[in-house]
Amino acid sequence: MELHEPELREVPVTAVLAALADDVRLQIVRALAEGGEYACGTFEFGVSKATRSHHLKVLREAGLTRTRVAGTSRYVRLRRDELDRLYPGLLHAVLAAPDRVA
Amino acid sequence: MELHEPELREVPVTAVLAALADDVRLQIVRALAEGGEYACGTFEFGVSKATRSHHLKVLREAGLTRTRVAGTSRYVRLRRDELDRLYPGLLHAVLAAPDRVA
DNA sequence: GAGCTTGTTCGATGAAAGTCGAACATGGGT
DNA sequence: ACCCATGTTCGACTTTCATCGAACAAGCTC
Repeated sequence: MELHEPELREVPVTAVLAALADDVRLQIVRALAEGGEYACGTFEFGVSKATRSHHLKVLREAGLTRTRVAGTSRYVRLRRDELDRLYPGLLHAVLAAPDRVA
Repeated sequence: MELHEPELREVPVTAVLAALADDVRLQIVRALAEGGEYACGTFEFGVSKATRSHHLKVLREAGLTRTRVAGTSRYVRLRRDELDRLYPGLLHAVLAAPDRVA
């Protein structure tokens, strides 16, 4: 299984922003920001596992997360250091943003 | 002419991010970040004026810009102070991000 | 007022994105 | 070996979005 995890420098800013511009993915990122690694199944945000898998792929290919394979599970974590280095302030600003339900 | 300019607090973060997650709009924001006010017609980024008008509307309704009407022209400016207050670091991070063409 | 300029709005169109169920792949566990 | 659990991939469907030309609105200038 090839896990495509791009260099952050090769990802257009707009792709990073687009990855964050979705409710489900933002919830995932918020959860990831809390701690270390989470199994994919951890994220139950009212979507099917197909959809969840899709969102995790988007995050991964936008350079936001890294995935470690262990058995049948995959463990996901935020690439926070790299993100902070390349986009200082961005992650903090997004995470600190108030939760708006609409 | 009613110009819909929402309170920044009422705009979901995802809407702000989505507004920034487009090449044309990001170019507009970068241009606006340079100086003060610009007439809409200033922005020639290879799109028709209908499309330009659309993007400016998206930015305005995401709370990113303010528009002043003067005759047949409209002058647009970034709501930088408000943005920095509500999302400290976000604008800087986005503007400082390297221009990636591919 | 006629004409020009500036900008918005109205369809229409084509592409991208979110969502799902079902099928598939893979690796335990018993 | 068989089953189960975890995820991914594959269509298919729907919604959203970027884009355009054309029509419209409003104001300036002569």
